[in-house]
Amino acid sequence: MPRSFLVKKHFNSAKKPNYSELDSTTVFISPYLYKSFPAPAIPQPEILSSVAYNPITVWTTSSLPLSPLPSDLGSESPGSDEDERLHPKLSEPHAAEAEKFQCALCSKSYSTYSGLLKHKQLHCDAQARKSFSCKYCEKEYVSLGALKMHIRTHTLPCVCKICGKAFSRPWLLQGHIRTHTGEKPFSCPHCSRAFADRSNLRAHLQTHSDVKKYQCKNCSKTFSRMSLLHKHEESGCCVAH
DNA sequence: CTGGGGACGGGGCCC
DNA sequence: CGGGCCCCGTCCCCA
Repeated sequence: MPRSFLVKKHFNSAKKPNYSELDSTTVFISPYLYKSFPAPAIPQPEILSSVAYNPITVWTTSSLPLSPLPSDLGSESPGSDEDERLHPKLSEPHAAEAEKFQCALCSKSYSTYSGLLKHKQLHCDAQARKSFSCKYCEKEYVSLGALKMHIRTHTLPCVCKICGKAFSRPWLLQGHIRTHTGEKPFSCPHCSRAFADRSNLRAHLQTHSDVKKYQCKNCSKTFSRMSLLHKHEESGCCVAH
């Protein structure tokens, strides 16, 4: 059962990967993994079914086409499709005769300017920006590569030969296989603990820090994880909700 | 209840 | 363009 990983609370456009941060840690991925669990198999047809795979998502079909992509960040247009649907512009000039307003892209004609505007925003303009749509869901992408990567989240081509669990990408399968082998290639430089997952090591490293990464805006208390900060805030803190 | 570990996901970047 | 890797983040579970 997929978790609500598609629920995106916010997007930090300023985030920059810091690949050097964990360089000092012991990182060793055993070739055993590759020898023992070679090429991923193709999942069963039922796994490919868009009905069987029905991820929980809060993306609405109306918001998807114009959801900001990295290249769009910061230049969000004032009126989204959703906005247009909910609050259609009413102050545009009206055409006396029918079919007066024609789309320059597809030549479709509309009797009103707002009709043409809605058509452009819902179809032609959107298509001009994003031509690659997922056949399993409503998502659209500006590049074929991005779409192909997304489709893997539906087809889940990487299957664990031990338990049959399927993953979208090989490295996810690799991490999963560690749960079977017990391999923990990510060691904490401060204690004897080791982890199978780099993210978990990162979270663990926070526990060694006096000042942790996530700070409450109200009481300045710091937490090792965002989820702990959220719990703290939800449980009251000094915030009056 | 809180803190931490385990497992896992997507998007982005680099090669 | 695709694969591999990384970061950020979430959810679940347990001590």
